[in-house]
Amino acid sequence: MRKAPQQARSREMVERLVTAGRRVLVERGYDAFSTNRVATVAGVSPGSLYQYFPDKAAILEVVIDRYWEEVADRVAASLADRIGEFGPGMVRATTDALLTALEADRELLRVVAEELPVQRNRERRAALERRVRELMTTYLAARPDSSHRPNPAVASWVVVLAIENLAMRWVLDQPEVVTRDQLLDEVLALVGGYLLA
Amino acid sequence: MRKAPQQARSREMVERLVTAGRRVLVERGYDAFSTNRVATVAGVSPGSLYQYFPDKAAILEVVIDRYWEEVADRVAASLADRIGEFGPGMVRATTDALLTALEADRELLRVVAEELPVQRNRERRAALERRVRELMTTYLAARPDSSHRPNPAVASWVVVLAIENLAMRWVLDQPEVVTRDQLLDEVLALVGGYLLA
DNA sequence: GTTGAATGCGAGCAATGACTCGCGTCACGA
DNA sequence: TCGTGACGCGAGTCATTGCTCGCATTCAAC
Repeated sequence: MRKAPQQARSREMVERLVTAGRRVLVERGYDAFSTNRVATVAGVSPGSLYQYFPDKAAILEVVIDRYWEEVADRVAASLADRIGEFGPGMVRATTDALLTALEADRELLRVVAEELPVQRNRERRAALERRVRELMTTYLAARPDSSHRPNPAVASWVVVLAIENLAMRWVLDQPEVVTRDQLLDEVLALVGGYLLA
Repeated sequence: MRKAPQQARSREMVERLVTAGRRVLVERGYDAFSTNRVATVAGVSPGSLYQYFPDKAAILEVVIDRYWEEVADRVAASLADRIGEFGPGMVRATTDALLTALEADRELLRVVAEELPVQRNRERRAALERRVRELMTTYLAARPDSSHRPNPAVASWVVVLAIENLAMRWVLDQPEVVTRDQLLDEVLALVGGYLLA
């Protein structure tokens, strides 16, 4: 941010800009995401945009950050609800929460995950992954039979990446062969069999 | 292709252009991939480029297609070597082949997988996935105990997507916690436990 | 050697888009 | 009421880039 909006009027404008950015991204795609267009859609002049955002990437970043924060919050909320209650139920609930979060705005997910250069998401997605991974690692390490083969750190890395991709592709591709419930069952079978190996 | 190069001279030029495209992509990134720059690096004029490629996307497509074809060929070769010999050994060998293929040009993989809009890869990657998935489905369906829970079609979908992401992220992120051999072991444990559940 | 097609060149067009700047307007404290 | 700084505007600048076109050069068949 180039400078912080002070009056209510300008704060509202920044809001309108971010919302417009999201809209442009969803409705017109990443290629059409130009500062001029975002400003126009927001009903604001290009010059005003640059009073609060240093460059084009800055608005995009805010839009993306907000999206992943939304997703992360939903997953975190589900995780927080079941603190202590680890085990299969938790895996299922977390995956379910992730699915729900991704389904909430499939259009934006499509743009963010498939049209945008992944690099732009890196940071945020990595943060989400790390969060879940660390939680899982500590749980695994605290298990009674923790000396077992799947090293906790490695196991969480594997499980988180596997589930992440399955959830994302399922939401984006909507494969006919597998229903939502089925997906949850399969995920459970996959990680269940693995962690107890 | 706008028209097919007939003389050796022009065929060579097309080659130089594609190679230059790959170089620009790797060394300067996707943002710098402009027709003029590709032509310059190839030591060719922009006009000549447009004699054989209808537009910018066309060269990019050739570069990307060649890359994924390379990967697919390596995986397919490994698969062909072990036809009939299904089971854990095959999973390990295939994953190994995929890893090797992805490691062969990590720089290009980074650009192709992280800088490029995923959409551009869709087709080719989907083709590779489908190929492996179908092979696996037929194997699973032919198993003696094929009436078991993991439905063949679903199971291959799950396994292929999980392995794909693990392999790709491992090559790109090179996580310290997990070595190459370890990765192979984990993948085996993951799908082994799942398929026999 | 001549000729016509294939090839290659590169200046330049047209469009786009990120970003600026000078000017007018508005809100708020004095 | 008035002055000052925050706010907002939008025409315009500058650089880039995808792509074309008219001309020069080379190749191969006769």
